[in-house]
Amino acid sequence: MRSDARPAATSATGTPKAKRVPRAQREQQMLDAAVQVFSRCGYHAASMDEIAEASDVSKPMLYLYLGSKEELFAACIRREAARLIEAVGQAAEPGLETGEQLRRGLTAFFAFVAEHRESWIVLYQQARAQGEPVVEEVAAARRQVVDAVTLLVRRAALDSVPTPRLGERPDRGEAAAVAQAIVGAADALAGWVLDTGPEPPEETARRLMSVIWIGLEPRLHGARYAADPPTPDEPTPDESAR
Amino acid sequence: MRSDARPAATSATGTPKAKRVPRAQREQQMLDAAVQVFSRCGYHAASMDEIAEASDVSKPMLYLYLGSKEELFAACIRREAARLIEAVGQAAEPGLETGEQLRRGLTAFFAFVAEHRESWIVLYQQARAQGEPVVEEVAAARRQVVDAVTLLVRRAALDSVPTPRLGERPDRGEAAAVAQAIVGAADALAGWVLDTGPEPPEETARRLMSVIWIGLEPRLHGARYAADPPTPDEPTPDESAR
Amino acid sequence: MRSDARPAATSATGTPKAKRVPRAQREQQMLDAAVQVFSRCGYHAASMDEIAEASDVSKPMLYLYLGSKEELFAACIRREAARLIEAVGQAAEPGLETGEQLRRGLTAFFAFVAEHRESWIVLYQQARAQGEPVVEEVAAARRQVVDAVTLLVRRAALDSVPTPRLGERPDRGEAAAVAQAIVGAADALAGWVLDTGPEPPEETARRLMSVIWIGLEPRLHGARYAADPPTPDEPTPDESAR
Amino acid sequence: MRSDARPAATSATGTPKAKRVPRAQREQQMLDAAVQVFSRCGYHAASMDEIAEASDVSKPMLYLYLGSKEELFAACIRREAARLIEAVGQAAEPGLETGEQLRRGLTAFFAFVAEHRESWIVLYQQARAQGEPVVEEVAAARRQVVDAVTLLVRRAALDSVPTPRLGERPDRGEAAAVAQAIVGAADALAGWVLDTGPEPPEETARRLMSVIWIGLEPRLHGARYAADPPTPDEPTPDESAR
DNA sequence: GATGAATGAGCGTTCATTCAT
DNA sequence: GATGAATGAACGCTCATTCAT
Repeated sequence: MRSDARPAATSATGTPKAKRVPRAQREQQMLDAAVQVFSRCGYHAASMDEIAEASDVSKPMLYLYLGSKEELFAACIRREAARLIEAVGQAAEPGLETGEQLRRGLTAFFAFVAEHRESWIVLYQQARAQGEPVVEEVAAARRQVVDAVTLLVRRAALDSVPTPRLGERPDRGEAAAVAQAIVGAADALAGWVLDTGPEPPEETARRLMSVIWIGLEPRLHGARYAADPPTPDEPTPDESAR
Repeated sequence: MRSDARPAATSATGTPKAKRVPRAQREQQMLDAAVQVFSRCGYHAASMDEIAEASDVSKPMLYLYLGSKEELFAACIRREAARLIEAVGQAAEPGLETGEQLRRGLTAFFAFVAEHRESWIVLYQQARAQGEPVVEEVAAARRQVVDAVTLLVRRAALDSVPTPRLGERPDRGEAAAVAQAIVGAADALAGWVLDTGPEPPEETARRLMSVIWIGLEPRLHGARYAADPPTPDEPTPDESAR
Repeated sequence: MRSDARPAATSATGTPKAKRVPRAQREQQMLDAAVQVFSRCGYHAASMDEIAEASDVSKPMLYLYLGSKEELFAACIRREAARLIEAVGQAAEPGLETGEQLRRGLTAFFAFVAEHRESWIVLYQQARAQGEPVVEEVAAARRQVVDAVTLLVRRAALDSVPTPRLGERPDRGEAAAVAQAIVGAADALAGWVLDTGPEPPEETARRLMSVIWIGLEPRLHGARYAADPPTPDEPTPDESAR
Repeated sequence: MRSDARPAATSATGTPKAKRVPRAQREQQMLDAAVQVFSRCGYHAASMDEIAEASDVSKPMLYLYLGSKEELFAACIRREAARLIEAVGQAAEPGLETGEQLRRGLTAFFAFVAEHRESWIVLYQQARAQGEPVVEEVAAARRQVVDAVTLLVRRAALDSVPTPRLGERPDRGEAAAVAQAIVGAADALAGWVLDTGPEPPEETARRLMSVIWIGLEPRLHGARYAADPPTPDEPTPDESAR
């Protein structure tokens, strides 16, 4: 149960009990362990004892370096959120065509989730059920992503998506709604893949793009979903499908 | 609400305290309070003391009727999930056209979330951060919804969406992915509306339909999102996969 | 070690494990034990576990009834200070002649200390080394005593002790100084008796009165201690001795 | 203070940090810091970390030189008690007249307290709330002072204060009681001056002498405080003893 | 049926103390 | 000689849970 087969990638010392490790490294060690435990048990059910043991350090070290359980959790959230955003941002090069940018971002996202299962679980499932200080941290990270997607959507739409009406909150426009839907769908698919077994991230990204992008483009040319066919003065969506 | 006809043998006390309430009603009272408290504090941070006080019953009653904190939480989840599914199922009458069925289901969903804010928060945010027994409960409810949507998608697609290949897990087909995306998008929009202020559920449903349904129908006639073929000067996605 | 021979004076139930005791009684039980432990170990060294065990209740009860370690300590201080002041105040009937009033007060004080050894130790030794909230409590009690003595001194002095000069702080007058000295001397004698073995409180009071009162009366007729005999215009104390 | 003559073999580092300080000096440094911290926080609340930091040495040094927290505290007590006794003893030159000797000792005492506020607080307030080993140290110092005062008192009394009866403990005689009262009164006045603002030590000493010495001298000629004889209409104290 | 009284168990946190360098 | 790194052991406090009335 203790310090299982982590292959000691960085410092290949053969010593079974790594002692006297410099601070920065120990901190990462602790964060690694904390993410593992938090993702498995959630914030409250995780005990500092367990995290300390998983980190292979004593509890006082944990407190000396990370301050408190809440700060430790926040540090996990911050690190993992930064990693996720970094990975996605890296992939979505600004020079690309809009759709391609989104597709690559999504691919990077699904790849990240597959590779960092625990990070994702902590961010998406555990961090949202906490008290204010932490939940705001993760909400901010999510907002950052949603805002980026909103920009993409708006850019893709050129001028065809109506500019927010005067006085309307900027986060309430149609583009924002679409971005929220996209991000939410991505979240759900990420969880779905985690549950049902792996598939190439490109495949998952394609699946999502097939739903949203094909649907997005017609809208950009004015298509709207109309509840009831009886309204004849609105063009049927079918017409604008390409 | 039901007047208890038992002769007031012991109720001759002048205390205005409502006593001798039938069990079923008491249970609902407790569940109501529990949902309130759980949604506000989360599972762990909520204390049985607080719930008992909010229920206006003593703690031993709570335990007598609901068994334990975990069972109480599960009961909350079960009741709220049932209510949600009931509401959505009610709205999506089987006789309707597929798209309309989905639209009405979504509308009912957004209406439910607006009206039962706490139920939704417990189901969507709190219940997912728990240990196995409870999380499975809510996962089952979600699966039920996703399956229904999957059926809709598949029906809408007629034959154009490829039937799951033989031996393929039924939850891995394209229709299932689309359903997951839809449900995830709906979740996200529900949270978005909760955060940014109310709007008519029909409007939110329309927003989502505009994204997914307009996109879905072309696919039903064979459209697929292809990353590169249209842009031959673009590198294959494989290269950028990480 | 547990629940030793406390003779169950109040409720002579023969049950060896007194259960289901009404709250008020339990609270006194806890305070009794806490005073014992605090007097033996001091505030910090005393552990709530130890106090709980000495009270013959579990720790949660301690917290439920008394709130926190600090509040518990404060409650001890308050109760014991009140008892002490009550005892002394009772003895020093206002109608008596001034000197007699003081003598009776001192007698009651020494009797109290002899009878409530622990209370006294907590008040005098332990409570003064704490952080602000508690130290102020005990300081206030002491001030109350000193003020009473100051009044006595001033009354005894009639007008012969100079009224505080204009603008002088009321607690800086000569009478206040004398009162402080008296109380300090009483404290010291109380400790001395505790250390060296009991003697009748009347005897200890007489000892102190012999020092201060005989000295006080000449002063009341103008005697002052002069450092150097060379000042011939001030009467030698000897003259005013009666 | 003693310059260490060892050749500066390793001290060739250009660091401005004061290194290679001789042991004796370092020790004083630590004691200084410790007294500061102990007087501010009390024994338990003071942490070795804080003391080490205030001493500008590392914690292992602290332990190497002073052994343990308790030993460190005891060392503080010892040093400060020695300083106090030295100061008082210096002032009370044996050649002087008895009263003058006492007056000068008291003056020195009040001067010391004013000048070494922290030392006094540690000795008088903090050290008394500890467990056995330390409390004995400070009790011994106090005993030394009391004994000196007892001698003074006895000397002043010539033969008029009855010599301890045969077999009586030497610390139980009337002279001892008087000495205790004097020291206790001095303690109280010291605290009083600390609380209410400074005044010349001579003034405080005069105040105390006015109370005790004027009263003492009549006693030396046989005066005793008698509770009732002078007032025949007053009940005997015995009756009111509780 | 209903509840005030009571607790076992465990968690977050800190501190005096000591290696290994 | 001097120190950053590390820990065993408690302590204050709380909570889900259950008697005894």
